[in-house]
Amino acid sequence: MTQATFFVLTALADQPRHGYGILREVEDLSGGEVRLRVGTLYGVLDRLTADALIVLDREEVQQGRLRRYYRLTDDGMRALTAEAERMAAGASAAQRRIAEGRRAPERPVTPPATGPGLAGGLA
Amino acid sequence: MTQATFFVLTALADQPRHGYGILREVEDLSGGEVRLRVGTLYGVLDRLTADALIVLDREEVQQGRLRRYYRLTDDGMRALTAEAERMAAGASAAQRRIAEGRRAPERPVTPPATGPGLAGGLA
DNA sequence: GTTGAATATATCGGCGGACGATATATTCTG
DNA sequence: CAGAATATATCGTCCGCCGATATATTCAAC
Repeated sequence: MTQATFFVLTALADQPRHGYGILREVEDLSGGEVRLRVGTLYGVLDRLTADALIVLDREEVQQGRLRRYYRLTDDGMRALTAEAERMAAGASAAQRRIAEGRRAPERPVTPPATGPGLAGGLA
Repeated sequence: MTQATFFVLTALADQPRHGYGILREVEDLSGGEVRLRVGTLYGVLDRLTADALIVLDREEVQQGRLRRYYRLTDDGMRALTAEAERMAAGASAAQRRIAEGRRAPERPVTPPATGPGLAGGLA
């Protein structure tokens, strides 16, 4: 799942929203870091609809402007949940490894075999 | 940053590895879920090298087979750290919103205006 | 009263990145 | 001797993101 797709699903996770509302919501919940372009948005919306992860909830005409509201399906909610878990797992895996890498020169507790050959290196 | 790029950086976070080793390491640390194709790998490696997030650490000939080891640069470490933070933030934002959406019908503590219209629910 | 920003939709072409296929070479196992 | 595993590399295709562009309405400014 791409970043754009993930953020669109996230924006729809709590309530149905219309396209432009998703744009602002994504910008908001990412702390202003992620700004979806309209071209990206409607592509994502079409693909998610085709995959049945979202559906058209309703259409409203607010002050002469059409608002097309989309809503997560059960599949969409499941997909988002799974993706969030995968991301969390990936993030902590990375953070763990970063910590391990930094610790390397300390030679903590368990030497692999018995130290002597290591001097030669790549040999 | 793409998924493939993120996992390559993560695989290199604790120690230098060669291409094929990265392939197995990524599969390993993702619990078998992510399998990089060689076409993807070398593309990523070239791009990361061009961006100076990794460098060629050394070349070894092990049993007649060339091994080309790559290593994270300081920039690469910073980029990975930042990306991991962004992913963790994104994941918890999604999980928070999922919880909010699910909690909606419970009407917890603070009603927005005064509750009467809510009975309609999702209608 | 017209101009410009915000709101709201939609399409299209370019470009970059992931992937599948393919190729080469060595070592190990059967 | 054949096939799997190890290890490198390239190429074409397809898909997704982005920038540009278009249309239409409302509201604030001048």
